[in-house]
Amino acid sequence: MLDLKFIRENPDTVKKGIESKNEKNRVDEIIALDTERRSIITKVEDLKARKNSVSQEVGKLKKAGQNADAIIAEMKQLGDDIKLRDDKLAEIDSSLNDILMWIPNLPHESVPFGKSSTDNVEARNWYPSGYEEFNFTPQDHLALGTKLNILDFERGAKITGSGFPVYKGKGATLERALINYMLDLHINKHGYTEIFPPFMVNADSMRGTGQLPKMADDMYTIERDGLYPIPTAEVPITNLHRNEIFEEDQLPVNYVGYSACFRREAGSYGKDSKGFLRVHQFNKVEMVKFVKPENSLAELENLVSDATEILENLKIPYRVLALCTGDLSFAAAKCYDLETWSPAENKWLEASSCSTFWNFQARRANIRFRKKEDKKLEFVHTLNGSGLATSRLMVSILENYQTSDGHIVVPEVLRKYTGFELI
RNA sequence: GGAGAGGUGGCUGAGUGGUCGAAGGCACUUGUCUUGAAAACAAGAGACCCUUUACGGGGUCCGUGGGUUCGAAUCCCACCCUCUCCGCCA
Repeated sequence: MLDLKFIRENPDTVKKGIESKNEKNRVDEIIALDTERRSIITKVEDLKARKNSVSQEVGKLKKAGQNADAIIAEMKQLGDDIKLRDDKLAEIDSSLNDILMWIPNLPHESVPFGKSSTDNVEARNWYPSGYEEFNFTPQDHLALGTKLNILDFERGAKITGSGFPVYKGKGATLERALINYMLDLHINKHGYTEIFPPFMVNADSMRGTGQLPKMADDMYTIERDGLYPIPTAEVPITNLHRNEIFEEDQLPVNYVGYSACFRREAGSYGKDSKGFLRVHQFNKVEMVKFVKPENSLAELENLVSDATEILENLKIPYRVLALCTGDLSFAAAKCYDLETWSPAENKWLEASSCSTFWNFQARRANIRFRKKEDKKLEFVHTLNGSGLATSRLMVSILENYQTSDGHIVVPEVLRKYTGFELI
């Protein structure tokens, strides 16, 4: 959520920022409502001040045994007047809030301007030393997984629906190994605290991180209980501190957590939908940071480096993309995507997204910290990054580690978790 | 699912219609005292919003949302959450 005062004082900056994200700017509408709102507030608070002081007089008069009927009658009318104006105010507040909840975060000034994903900027890429292309035609992950009997998309579709993969045998073990390896690295080497969150959250949490209201169609819902299966562990973990206040020296707080992720992927059938490329349930290890504003950008770089270390240890080629304004998500101020190489698809696949949300989520979720120097409260900055999503990573592992006879060599760092070296 | 108890400021805890943003205690900040610290004493200290160049002024907030009243932390209604017991259960 953007600061209403900031919008009021910098309407042009806000308009420009919103439009660079290809979103409709409703700034003029906001300002009109805000102006009306403030004029009502001024008036109604005047009336309330009068009501408060006169009501106290009534108390005194009654105590003194005097008659207050005339004033009481007048106050009754004043009360009705206040109620009318308060109702109007509540109406305006609610429409104003509705609009504000739909206003995206502004891109940071360092974000490259662009219309769509084709305008993203490749910051760097990485290949393991001695990397060579296959001297045979590589099979894709779906063919490999099916033949080796480690993935079963068909039965997943039977028991649940399409896009709900089943991992089997060594495939299941490999998946588990990957998750454990990533968690252990972030916990033991990078100093994150592990969180194992609930996989369902309430609507307040979804609003706090910005999934609601805009992404409602992309989420599963459990209407009867008012709950939502999480699309990412970002939601429960960031909301852990909703409506809370940190002391300055507690920051930064770094969490890492595994969760299954549930996404409806509405309207995306047909494109990239083969195998793991687009699924409704997948596994992800997510890093979440709560930091002081001045450290936001540096911490974003840390997030990227913590995530890419996994890929380098797995020896998988990757590239880092700086997302352009037009490709930035609703809540993000700045974002890097990490893409891993798929030799069979012959393209890069998004395996991680590392973002700073500036104070956008912190405002929505009301997460603040008390500054040491002047004891004032200020919103924290929140960041998160996948470290990483296993589905896309699994594609890259299977395809990059395949042998000419259709087997999979287990990446070295995972072997102590799998207990086997070959699938 | 059934029965009961309860939700008050950073914590604890009083308050059952009027001057209560809310006693007392703990913790906190500042000052006095002290070589320093502790203790003691004194003072101060909440969040959000509106308004003001500023000093300041005003409003809202006692789980949430409604209602009654001139006036609600206090009365009424609905909901949410926590705890205890019973039932069921991975």
